[in-house]
Amino acid sequence: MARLKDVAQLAQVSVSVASRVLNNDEGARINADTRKRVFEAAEQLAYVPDHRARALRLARAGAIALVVPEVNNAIFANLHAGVQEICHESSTAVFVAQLDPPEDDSRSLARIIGNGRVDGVILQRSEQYSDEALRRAIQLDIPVVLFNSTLEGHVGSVAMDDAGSVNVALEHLRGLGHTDIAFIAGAAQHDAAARRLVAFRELLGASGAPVRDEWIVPAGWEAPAGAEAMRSLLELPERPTAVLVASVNASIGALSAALAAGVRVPEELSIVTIHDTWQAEYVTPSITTVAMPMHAAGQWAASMVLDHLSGSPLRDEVITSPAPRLVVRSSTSAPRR
Amino acid sequence: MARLKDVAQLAQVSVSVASRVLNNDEGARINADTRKRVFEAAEQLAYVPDHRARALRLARAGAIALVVPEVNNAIFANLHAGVQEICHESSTAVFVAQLDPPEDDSRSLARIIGNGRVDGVILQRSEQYSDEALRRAIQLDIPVVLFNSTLEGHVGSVAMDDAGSVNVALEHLRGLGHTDIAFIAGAAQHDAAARRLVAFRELLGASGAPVRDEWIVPAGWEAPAGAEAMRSLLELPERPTAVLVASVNASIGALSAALAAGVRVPEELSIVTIHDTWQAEYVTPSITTVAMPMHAAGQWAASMVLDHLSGSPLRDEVITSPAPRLVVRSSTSAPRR
DNA sequence: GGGTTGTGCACAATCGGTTGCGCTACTAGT
DNA sequence: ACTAGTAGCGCAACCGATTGTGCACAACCC
Repeated sequence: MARLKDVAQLAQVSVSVASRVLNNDEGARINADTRKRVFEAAEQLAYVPDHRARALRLARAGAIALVVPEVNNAIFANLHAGVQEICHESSTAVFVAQLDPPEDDSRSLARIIGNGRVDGVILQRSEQYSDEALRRAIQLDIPVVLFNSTLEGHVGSVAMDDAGSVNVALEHLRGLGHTDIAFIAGAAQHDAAARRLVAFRELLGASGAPVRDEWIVPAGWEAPAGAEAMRSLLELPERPTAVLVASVNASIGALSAALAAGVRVPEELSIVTIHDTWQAEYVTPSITTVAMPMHAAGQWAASMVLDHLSGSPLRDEVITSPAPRLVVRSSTSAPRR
Repeated sequence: MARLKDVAQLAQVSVSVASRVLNNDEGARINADTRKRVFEAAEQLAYVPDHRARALRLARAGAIALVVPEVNNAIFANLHAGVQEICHESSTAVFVAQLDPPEDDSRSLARIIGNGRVDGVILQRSEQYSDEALRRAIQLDIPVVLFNSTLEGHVGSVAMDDAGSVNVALEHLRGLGHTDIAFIAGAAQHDAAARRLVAFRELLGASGAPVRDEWIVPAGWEAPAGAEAMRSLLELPERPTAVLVASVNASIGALSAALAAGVRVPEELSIVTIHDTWQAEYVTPSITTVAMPMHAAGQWAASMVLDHLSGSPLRDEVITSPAPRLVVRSSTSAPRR
C-alpha cells in the first residue's frame, strides 16, 4: 500500500507539500504545477491515507459506534439507515457493536469501543442494564447519545414520542368502537416501556374507558414474551375486545398465541402495536401498527454526535416529527358485540 | 484520558518499561517490584491503551469488519454471534458495516473499511453484486473471506451445505408422501441460490419425482419476492402439493400469499424452507424449516481471518458439521389426495 | 542597490505507543 | 583485584500522517 512518502517521492516534493495538496490546504501557497504533479502521483499509486496515522495525529477516528443490545432487533435496521445516512455526508464510518449483558467489569463498553477507535457513541439501551450499570458503562471521554431512553444526570439522548404513539393507537381503537382495551407492556425496567405504560393509563382513562389492572400485562420486547402475555390475558374471566402491544415483535408473538388459542383476530380480538416492520405485514392477519420515525431518530442521534464534535452541546431530544403514523392492516376491526 | 507516559511517570519508570510490563513482554527482564508499581499505576489511572497509536505501530488494527448487504437480514444475527464469539477470544473487535449496492466507484469497500481500520473482512455477498463488481470491490490488501458465496479466482470463503439442506427438506416432503414439489428459488445471480437450485433439480429427479420447469420460480431472499413467486405459482393450471422455498424470509411471504389466496396450509399445500429464525415459529401456521449452522459458519469465517493474520493460508470451506437439521412445525403434512 | 514583501517549498516536532539496543551497576568467577 | 556476565532499566528510532515555522530566492519598491 502506497504511503504519502511514496506519493511525495514520485511527485518530487516533500511529504509536507504532498499532505497539504491532498488535503486542499487553503492557506498553503503551492505552485499549480506542483499541485498537479502530486495529484497525479496519488492517482497513479492509488493512494489512500492511513486511518491509523491520521486518527493518531488528528485525535479523530472518523468513525462512530452504534451500540445495540441485539443486532437482529426489528427497529434496528431503520435506525441504522438513518445514522448511516448522516454519517456518510461527513465521511464518517459507522460501526455496529453489540453490547452484551453487563459483566462484572464495569469497563465493558470501553473495551468494545477501545480508546480512540471511535469519536462518539449512539447507544440503544438494553433491558438488562440498570441505571447504575449503564451509568458505569458510559463513563467514556467521548460523547454518548442514548437512543430511546434517558438516564438521570446524563445529557445526550434521542427518544421517541411514546405518548404520541400510544395515543395514535388508542384513537384508532376508539374510532372503531373499542372501550375494553388491554395493554401488553414492555420490560418494566426499560424507561421507554415505562413511558408507554404511563401514557396508556392516562390516555385510556381520559377517554372514559375502564383502566383495568388485570388487563395490563408486563412482558418484554420479543415474541416469546408477547405470546406468554397473551396466554395469561386469555385466561382471564373477562376478555378485552382489543389489545395494544407495546412493541411489534411482541405483538407477533401475541397474535400467534391468540390464534393458537382459537381466538379469531380481529373478529374477537383486535391487535395493534407500536413500530412497523415487514414482519407485521406478512403475518396473517397482517398487524395494524403505529409506524415510528426510526429513520429520523437515527438521523437526529447521528447529527447530535457529529455536531457535538464540532462544538455544539449535547441535548435531550424527543422526536415528534414526523409524527407516529397509523398503518391500518387486518388485525383491527370494530368489536363484535 | 491517561496515556502511557502518565502511567510511567506515576510508577517512576520510563515509558518503555511501562509498555513492556503492560504487554507482559516475556523477554524483558523487569524487577517484580517495578512490575507491581506499573500495574498499580495503570489501575489507578484507569489506563486504556490508545488504539490509534497501537494500530499504527503494530500495523494491526485489532478489529475485523463483517460486511453485509442488509443488517436486518434474518440469518445475520446468528452469523454475527459466531463471529463475535471467536473474535472475543483474541480481543479483536468486530465492526458491522453495510455495503450498499455497487457504486460507480470501484473503491467503495475500501472507503468503508478505510485503510488500516480493520485487519480483515468477512463479506456476505449481496444479490446485486456481479462477479465483476465484487471482484473489484474486494481489491484490498487485507484478507477477505466470502460468506456463503464463492468467487472464481478468489480463495477464502465459507459456504453452507446447500445441497445437504435441500436434501433434508426433500427427504421430509418425500417421507410425508409428496411427489409434486415446487421450488421458489433465490436470486438467480447469487451462487448459493444457484447451488440450491441445482441440488433441487438433481435430488428431486433422482428420487423419481417429476421435475417441472413451471414449478421452479425464481424469486429473491425477501418476503415480497416470495409472495410474488407464490402468486404466480398458484395461477398455474396444475398445482404442486408442496413447495420448497429457498430462504426463510421468502417463505414467510410465500405463506402469506398462499393464505391470502385462500389456500389452506398445510392441508392443500405444504411449505418448507431453508434457514430457521424466530419468525418462522411465530407465523401461523408455523413454518417447517431446515436450520443451518450459521453460528458455526460465523465461527469458521472468523477463525479463518484471524488465523490468516497469524500466517495460515486462506481456504474455501463448506460447513457440513453440524449438519442441516430439520425443524418440523405446522406448515407441512401429508398431501391430500 | 538596499530593503521589503511574497512565493514556494522543506525541516522537524508531534500524536501515543513499541522495541532494538546500549548503558550502568551489581554479582560472580578466578 | 580484575574481568565477564547478567539483571534492570532508559534512549531513541519508528509507524504515517499533519502543521508551525524557517529558509532561499525572486520580484518589487523607492
